Amino acid sequence: MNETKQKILDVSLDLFSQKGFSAVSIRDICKSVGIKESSVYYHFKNKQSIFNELLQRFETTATDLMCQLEQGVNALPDASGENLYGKTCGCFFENYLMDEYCNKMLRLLSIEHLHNDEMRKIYDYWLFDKPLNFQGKVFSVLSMSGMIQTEDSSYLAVKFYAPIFLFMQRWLFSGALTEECKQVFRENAYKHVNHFFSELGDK
Amino acid sequence: MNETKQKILDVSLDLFSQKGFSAVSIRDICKSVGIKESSVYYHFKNKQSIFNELLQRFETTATDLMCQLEQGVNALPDASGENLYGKTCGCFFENYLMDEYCNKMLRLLSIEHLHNDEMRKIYDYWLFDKPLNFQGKVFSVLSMSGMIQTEDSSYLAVKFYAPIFLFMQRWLFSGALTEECKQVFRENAYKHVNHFFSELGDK
Amino acid sequence: MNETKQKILDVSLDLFSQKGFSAVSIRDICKSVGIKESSVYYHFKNKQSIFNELLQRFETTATDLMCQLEQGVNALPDASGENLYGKTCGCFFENYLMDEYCNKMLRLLSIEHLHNDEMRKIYDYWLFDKPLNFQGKVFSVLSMSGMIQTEDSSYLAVKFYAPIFLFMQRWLFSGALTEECKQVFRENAYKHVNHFFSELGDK
Amino acid sequence: MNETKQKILDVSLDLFSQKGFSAVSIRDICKSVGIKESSVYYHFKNKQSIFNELLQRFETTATDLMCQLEQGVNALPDASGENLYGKTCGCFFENYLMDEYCNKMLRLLSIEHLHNDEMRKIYDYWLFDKPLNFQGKVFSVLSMSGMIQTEDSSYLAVKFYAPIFLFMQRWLFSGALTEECKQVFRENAYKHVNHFFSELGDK
DNA sequence: AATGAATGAGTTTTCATTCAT
DNA sequence: AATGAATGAAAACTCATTCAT
Repeated sequence: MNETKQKILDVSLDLFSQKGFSAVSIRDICKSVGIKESSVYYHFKNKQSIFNELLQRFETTATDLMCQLEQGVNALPDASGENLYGKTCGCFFENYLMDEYCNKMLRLLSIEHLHNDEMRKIYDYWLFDKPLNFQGKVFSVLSMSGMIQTEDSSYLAVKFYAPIFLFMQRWLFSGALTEECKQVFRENAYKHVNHFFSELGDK
Repeated sequence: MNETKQKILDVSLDLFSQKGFSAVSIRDICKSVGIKESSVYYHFKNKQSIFNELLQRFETTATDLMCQLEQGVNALPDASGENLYGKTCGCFFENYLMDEYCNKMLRLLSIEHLHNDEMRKIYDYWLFDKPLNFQGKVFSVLSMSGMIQTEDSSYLAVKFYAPIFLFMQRWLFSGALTEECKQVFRENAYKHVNHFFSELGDK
Repeated sequence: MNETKQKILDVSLDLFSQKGFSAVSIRDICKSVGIKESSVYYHFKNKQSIFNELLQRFETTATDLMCQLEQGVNALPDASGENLYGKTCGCFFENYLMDEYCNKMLRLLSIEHLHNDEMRKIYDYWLFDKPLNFQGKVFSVLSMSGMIQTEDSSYLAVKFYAPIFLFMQRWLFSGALTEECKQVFRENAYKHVNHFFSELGDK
Repeated sequence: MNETKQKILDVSLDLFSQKGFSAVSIRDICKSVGIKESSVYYHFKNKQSIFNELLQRFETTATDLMCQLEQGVNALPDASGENLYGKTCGCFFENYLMDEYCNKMLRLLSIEHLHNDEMRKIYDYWLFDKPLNFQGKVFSVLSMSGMIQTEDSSYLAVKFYAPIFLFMQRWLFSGALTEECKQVFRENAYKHVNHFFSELGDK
C-alpha cells in the first residue's frame, strides 16, 4: 500500500539532500527504490510533487515539534528554570538538528533555498526566524521571571543561537550524519551552552 | 579574445550561484553570453571545467585577500590596535563577504558543498576553518600584546564569528545582493562587533 | 514487445555491415526501424551495446553451426566419406558463408576487425582459425581412415580453404549478397572442390 | 612547405587504416600532427580530399610497382626462369604486401571497400584482379616457354595466390605490422611457394 | 499497484568547416 | 603557412512523462 510511496519519499529525500533536486533523476530514485520509472506516477503527479510532499510533511512535523518546545517554555517560570530549559535545549538539538529526517530536510532546504523566493522563505523561517524567535521568547520569559537580566533578548538570542547554527553547519551538514559528527557537535554545543549561561550569571 | 571566456565565466557564476550547477544548462549560459552552444567548447573542455576554473580562480583570489588581512594582523601590536583591527574587519566584510564576486562564489559553494568530499572541504575551509583560524590569530595577537585577556582564543573566535556567519547566511545569501541587504547586514554585524568589544573590555 | 528490439538488431546489422559501426548513427537506425531515437535506449544501454549483442548472438549461432558440422565429420569414417563431406561442405557454404545473417556478421567483422584486439581475435577465429581447424580435422579423419594420404593436414587445409576464402571475399563480401553473386561463388568454389579432390586422388 | 601536408597524409593514413575513415576526426589527425584544425584546410579542401589524395597517390605508386614486376615477367623466358620469378615474387611480398605504406593502404581499402562501389572496385582491383591477373600472366609465360604445363593458368593463379592472400589477411592485416608478423608471413608464404613449384614440377 | 513501451523536448558534446587575421 | 574564434548541424544520450495493459 503506502509502503512504496513512503519508500519513494525516503529515497528521494536521501538523494535530494545529497545532490539537490535537479541533480537527481526519477531514474536514480527508482533504482534505489527498486521499481520502474512509470510506477512513480501512480503515487505522485510528477517529480516536483515528490519534493512538495516532502516539504509539506516536514513543515507539519517541525511545527508540531516547535509547538511542544514552546509549551515547555511557557511552563518555565513555574519550574526549576535551568533544568527544564536544559531539556528543551537537548530536545531541539536531538530531535530537530540531529534527527535523521529533519537533518536531511534542513540540508535539502540549504541546497535549494537560493532557487526561488518560496524556498528562501521556508529556509529562513526554519533555520533563522523560528529558532531565534523561540530563543528570544525563552530569554524574555527568563528575564520577566527575574532569572536573568537583559535589555535586548533578541541580540541575546543571536549570541546564543549563532554558535549553534555554526556548529550545525560545520558538523551536522557535512557529509553523512555519523555518530562521530553528532558527538563533535554535542561537545561544542554544550560547551557553548554552559559558557553562555555561566557568563549570563556573572553579570 | 579572452573576452568571451571571461564572459562565460561571469555568466556561469551568476547562474550557478542562483540555481546550482546541474540546474543550469549550457544553453542557458550561451543565451546570456550571446554565443552558440558549440562555441563554449572552444574555451572549455566541458561544463564541469567551467565550474573547476571558477573554483580555482576563487581560491587564488581568496588566498590573496586573506594573506593581506593576515599581514595586517601581524602589524597589530605596533599599531593603534583597535583601529587597525576595525579596518581589517571592514575589509573582511566588504571585500570578502559582500564583494559581488566572492559572495556569488560563496553562495555557489554553499549550494554544491554536499555534492562531494572535495566541495565540502573547500566550503568548510573558506566559510569556517579559515575565518575562525584568522579570528583566532587576531585574538591571540591581541592577547599576547596585553590588549585583551583570554584563555581560549578559539572559542572567542567562535563567539565573534558565529553571529557574523549567521547574519551573512541570513542577509547576504538570500536573494539578490542588493544594497539594502548589505545595509541590514552591516548594521547587525557592526552592532555585534561593538557589543563584542565592549564586553571584552568590561572584564 | 521483443519485436522492436529484434527489428533494431536487424536494421543495425544491415547498416553496420554496409557502412561500419561509426558511420551509422542512431538516427539512421531509427529511421529504418520506424521509432524515435529515444526509444532505442529503452531496449539498449547505448549504441555500443547494440553492437555487442549482435556479436554475442552471432557467436552463439556460429558455435552451434560449427558444432553440427563437426559432429558430421566425426561420423565420416562410418559413412560414405565423400558424400557426407560434400554435404558438410555445402552446409558450410550455404548456411555460414552465404547465409544472409552470417554473411552480414562476417562483413561487419571484416570492417571492424582492425579497431581493437578483441575484434581482431573474433575475426581471426571465425574467418581463419575455426574454418582451418575444422578443415584440418576433416583431413586428419579422412587420412586416419585411409581415405586420403597426407603428412601435413594443416597445409592441406590451407590449400583447400584459401581459394574458398578468396572467392568469398571476392564474391560474397562485395556489394549486396545477390543470387547472382552467390552463383558465381558456388561455381568457383565447387570447381575448386572438385579439382582439389581429384588431385588428391591422383597421388 | 609540403612537409606539413605530407605529415597530415601520413598521420591520416595511419589513423584511417586503424579505425576507418569515419571513426577518425580532423581533431584526431591534428592532435597527432601537432597543428590546429583550421590549418588542415590550408592544405586540403576537406576531410574527404585527404582520403582522395591518399588513394590517388597509392594508385600511382602501386601502378608503378606492378609495371616493374610485369616488365620482369616479360623478361622471364630469356632469363633463368625460376630465379627471376623468385625475385619478382619476393618484390611483390616485400614492396607491396609488407611495405609499411602499401600495407596501410591495403588495410584501409579492406575497411572501406564495402562503403561504395568505387571503393569496392579499387579494392577488388588491387587485391584480387591485379594480383591474379599478374600471376596468370606469369603462368602463361612460363607455360608458353615450356617451363610448366598447364591448361588453366587462371585457376593456377588462384591456387598460387589464394594462400598468400589468406596469410596476408591473417598475419599482415592483423594489429601492428611488426617484424614478427612479417616473419610468420614469410615463413608460411615461402613454404607455400616452394610446395607449389615442387608439385608443379612433379607433374 | 505496477510495468513495458514509447516519446518529445532537451542535454552535453563532437564534428567539419569557415573566415578574418 | 598557420591559427583563434566561431558556428550549424548532428551526434549520443537523458529525462520526465504518458498510456495501454
